[in-house]
Amino acid sequence: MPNASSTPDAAPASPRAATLHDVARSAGVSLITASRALGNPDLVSEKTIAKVRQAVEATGYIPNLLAGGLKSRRSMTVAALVPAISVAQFLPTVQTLTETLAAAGYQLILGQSGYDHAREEALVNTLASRRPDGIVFAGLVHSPKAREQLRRLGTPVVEIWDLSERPVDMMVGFSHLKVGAAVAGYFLAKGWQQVGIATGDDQRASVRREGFLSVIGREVPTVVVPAPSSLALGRRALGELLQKSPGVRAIYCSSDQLAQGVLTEAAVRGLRVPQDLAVCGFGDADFAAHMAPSLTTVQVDGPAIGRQAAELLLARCRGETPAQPVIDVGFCIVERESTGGA
Amino acid sequence: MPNASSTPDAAPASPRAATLHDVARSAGVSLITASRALGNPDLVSEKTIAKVRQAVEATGYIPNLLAGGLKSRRSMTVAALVPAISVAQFLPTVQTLTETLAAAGYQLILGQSGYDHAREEALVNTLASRRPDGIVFAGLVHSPKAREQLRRLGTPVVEIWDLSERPVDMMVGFSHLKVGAAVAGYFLAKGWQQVGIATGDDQRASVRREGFLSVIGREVPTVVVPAPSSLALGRRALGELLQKSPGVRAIYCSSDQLAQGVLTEAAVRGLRVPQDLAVCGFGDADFAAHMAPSLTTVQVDGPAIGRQAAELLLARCRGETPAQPVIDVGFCIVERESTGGA
DNA sequence: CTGTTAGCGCATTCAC
DNA sequence: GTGAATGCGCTAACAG
Repeated sequence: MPNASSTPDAAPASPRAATLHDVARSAGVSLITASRALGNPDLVSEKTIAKVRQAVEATGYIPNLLAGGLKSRRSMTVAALVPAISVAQFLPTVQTLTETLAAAGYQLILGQSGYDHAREEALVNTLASRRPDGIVFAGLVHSPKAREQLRRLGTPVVEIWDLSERPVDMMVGFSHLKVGAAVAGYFLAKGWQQVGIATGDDQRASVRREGFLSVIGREVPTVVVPAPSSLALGRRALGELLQKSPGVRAIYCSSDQLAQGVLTEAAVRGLRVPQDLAVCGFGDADFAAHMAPSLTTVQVDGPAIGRQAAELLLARCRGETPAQPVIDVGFCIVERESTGGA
Repeated sequence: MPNASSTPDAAPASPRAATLHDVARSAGVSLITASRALGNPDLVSEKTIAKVRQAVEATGYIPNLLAGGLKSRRSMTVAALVPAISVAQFLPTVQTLTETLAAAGYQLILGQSGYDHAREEALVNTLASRRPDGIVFAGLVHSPKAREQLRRLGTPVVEIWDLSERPVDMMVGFSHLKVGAAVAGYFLAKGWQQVGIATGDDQRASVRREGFLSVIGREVPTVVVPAPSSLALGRRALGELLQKSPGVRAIYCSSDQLAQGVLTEAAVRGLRVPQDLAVCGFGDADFAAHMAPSLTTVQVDGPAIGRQAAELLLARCRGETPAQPVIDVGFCIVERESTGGA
């Protein structure tokens, strides 16, 4: 053991972090020249830049973006609000969002909104106090007061993973109503009349259910489970659905996690998929294509949503006005073994 | 359609956001009194507070934490670095971390480190430029230069999900070496000699493998798959493992996702679990307990890691010196059906 | 190409 | 209890 665990090796510890002032002095130039050498190199001679670079090394200078942002009014941050970080659904989107923004020098501030509309207002305030250059909202902003606040801020806002007639500002998503309708149409085309639904109790899942019902044309046996949905809840849901409707032939699940649970429970009960029971999920999670049987599901391009949301924001930050402030990324049904596909 | 999609309803749009100055004027008090009424109400009379509160409402004032932090040297942010947001492993930890910090008024800034040690340095710089009040690092900081930089910053740092003899500052984690050893011991106790490993190619998984080997006392057939691991990779891994070692009796997987794939592939091949093949995962993901057969796995208390990391940081921010800067949260093997458990 | 001057919005000294 | 001055670290205007 080369070192006691509580005593880190030599740590000179900064009495005070170096400022741009220190760099300028060390380089023998003025403060603003140092600033430009780092931020606007085009305006400074090669030689000066080299001197400043050296001074940065020597002093161990790390810029203070808080101070810079105060004057320039650009914090170089974007705030993102998701219902909960552990909702797997949004992960690829958040990942791509983070990467695309990072490539442009922007950092993500993460907030959890819960599924509680009442908290939206407080959250908007909390985030706004960081003066982000953009705000990404997973889902629609429902609270009228929050919507009003967001507009007053003048900060670019992108609502994602949904569409509506009244965006706060910009939008990248798809129609959940159409998703439900499409799945119902797909079931009917297969000739399955005895259909059922296993759904999480969140807003968007409910809209998908509505779309489903609108095509079926009547109520259908439904089991609602609390968010976040999971394999365990899917197993329970199938059990309850079979009680309500023993002859159910095809089930639409509001997430692939639920669908995975339904398939698991079906296997345990000796139901053959798709001969006895067909199942369709939502989200095309990474496991969907590789389960046995593989899972038919609604595929949404999560990374594309993240990338396009980032690009809309970045365009706005550059002062541009995007031609298309509302983008429908669409969706498609990927047919696999759980509904008799390849 | 009550409103064209590109024309949001009435938006007065702020010419400039209200500042504390505006609030003070509107309330008929001085700037500093307004500041205190909001931040240190104890120092101000009830009546004044009421006036200021009203002025805040009237002006729509939202504090600018960037400006406040510049002077007070507290940004009220914590930076968190994870290899990738989509690594399910860290999600419960990040979630709890976010919540615990939010409850104390701190916001999380999220960064992705990738699995690339070379990038650590650049990342530390990027983060440090936001002047966070604390930094959470998923995994150990390996690059010596990054370690040195972190120390110089003087910012509290917590390395999580691992333990070592030489923390940069504080630590909350467990021994991956011991995890591997424990699983190997468990397999041997069951009498399984023909063992194999399916592992992701990340640092911590490799250490667990080392621990496993140290107890087994010899090399064992191993399949390494690229991170991030998934069900699909688990299926492939079992195929390859069966080629290398047709008689393999028990497999240790570096994640539950991989294990799920191994179980799927085993079912497809008609292998009975646990009679023909036993499987142990790592992480106790939410699905592990509910699969059929249920998955034996190594359970780690992810939320506890997040909570304790947050508390260490918050204590430091209050100026306290935690008695225990290195916390071992331990782990345990949860025996389920995939190894013959209940 | 470089420098001087003035703040960004707030909180920390001090005074009263 | 309240207030006036001062500056956190940096950058946007203008000048030279």
